[in-house]
This record gives sequence, structure tokens and C-alpha cells, in this order.
Amino acid sequence: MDYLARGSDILLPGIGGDLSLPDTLDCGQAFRWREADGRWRGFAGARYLELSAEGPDVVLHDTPEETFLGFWRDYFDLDRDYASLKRALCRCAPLACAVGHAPGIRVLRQDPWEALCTFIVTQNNNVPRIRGIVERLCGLWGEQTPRGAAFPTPQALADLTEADLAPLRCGYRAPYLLDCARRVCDGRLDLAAVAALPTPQAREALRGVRGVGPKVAECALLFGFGRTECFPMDVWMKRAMAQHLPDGLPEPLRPVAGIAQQYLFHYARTGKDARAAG
DNA sequence: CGCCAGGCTTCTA
DNA sequence: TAGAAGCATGGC
Repeated sequence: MDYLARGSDILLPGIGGDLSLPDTLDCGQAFRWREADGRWRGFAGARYLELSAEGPDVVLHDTPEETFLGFWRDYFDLDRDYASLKRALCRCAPLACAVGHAPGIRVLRQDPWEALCTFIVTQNNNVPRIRGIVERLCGLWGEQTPRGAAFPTPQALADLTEADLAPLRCGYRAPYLLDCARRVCDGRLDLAAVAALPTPQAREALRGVRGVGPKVAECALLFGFGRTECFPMDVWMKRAMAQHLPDGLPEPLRPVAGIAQQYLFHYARTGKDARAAG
């Protein structure tokens, strides 16, 4: 990983081709990033960050080197060789289309608790509304800072009631979020322990939470636990797979299936033949 | 307005 | 064990 400190900023020289801010921060894997005047602002957990692109470089503004190395480096998975990874994906023609559509996507390594809650909210829901719900969740129960609200802790949600969650307007998912928070708080779901489990057992553990089925568990594992072999299949992915990869992914790509999935998901939702198909 | 959305739980046969 | 109904809410 190549970086340099420039004043109070961190510069990632020449990374643009493998880290596009709109591709990565607005492709439906994280819901708390917003762009205004060329600058992306958002939270990961309780950490605030502003980023911008300068030609082929990406700048992390006002970021101590220690914070960069200790947190954002992992969040953006900067030690993964995306150039090489994408070359492997593109040997499969249908994937080459998806990668070509948004080659700057990276799969973020998000916080397990935040990812689990967020993807509980996503079930049978649409991306614009998910954004609103997640934002209200933070505004109502996250720690408030001058820059915005952090993602709520499990403790902040565990003692609430369904009635308390009414202003969140998340519908029938409210009891799911409460069950999740309560399980994490009282130790029935130990996320640190889950992180150490082999994927099949981790999957089973997450599915103990009400409202966490195969799809949500797969998303939590991919986006929150860095399990790149996990492959969430939502309605968009089912369409994309039927159309482009009816025989499934080539076997050698299975360890990074989840990353391939994110290119395909974004392509299915925003690609050219996406709206033509209706 | 009607269909659908990064699905899941529950009911039914 | 498989298949369908019911579910809150709102984007389009």
C-alpha cells in the first residue's frame, strides 16, 4: 500500500482506478456517505471522515497517520491488490462487463455490529429508503458530534421498546433490530467470537437473530466480517446471475465471490441494460 | 395509483 | 419440506 502524509491529510497516490469514491461509497454496501461539492463525508462507526479525489489520487482529509494506519487502511481494505483481483475477475466475460461499469468499487471492511444492523434494515427494502432509516437510526440514538451522528452502540438500542422505534419508520424490522441489540448486549451473540468462527458456524450464529435469514447473514459476513467468499443473493443478484452467469461463478473465483458480487449487484442496478429490461 | 424493494417469519398442505 | 401469505413503509 502506497501513501504519504501531506500536512494534516493522507494522500493515496494513483489509487483512483482502484478506489472511486462514488463507485465505492454509493454502490449499496454502506449507506452513510454523502457527496457535496466534490467531497465525500461520512461515518464508519463513530469515526468521521472527509475524502476527495485529486486526479488519480484520493485524499483523506484531516486524518492523523496513526488513525489512517490503525483504522481507514483496514476499512478501505488497502492492502488488497485490486488491480490483480480485477484482472482475475475479468477473465470471466460477464464479470468483465460488471467490473468495467464501475471499476473503482472496493468492498469495504465495515464494523460487524453496524453491518449487521444495517443489513437487517435492508430486507425487502429499497436503497433510498434504507439510507433514510439508517440516518434516522444514527440521529436518534447515535452519539451526536459536531460533524454528525455516530452509529448507535448496541447498549443505546437494547433498552428501547418497539414504540420507541416508531419515529425510525422501519416497519416490521423494529423488533428485529431490538432483538439484535439485546443479544449483542447480553452476550447471546458475541460478535468478537463470531469473527473468530469458520464461516459456516459464523453464519449459523448470526441467523440466531430474529430477522436474520440467509441473505442478511451473508451480507453481514461479507461487509462486516470481511468474508469475501460470502455471496449475498437478493432479487437483483438473482436476475443478474440468471442473465449473465447461469452456471454460477467459475470455481477459482469462489474465495472472492463476494467482491465479484458487488460489481454484479451495482451493474444490475445501474448498468445500461438494467433499465432497458425494466 | 400499483408495483416493487439488498427477505424473513409464520402458516399451510 | 416446500410453497405461499403477511408484513410496514415509501420510492418510483
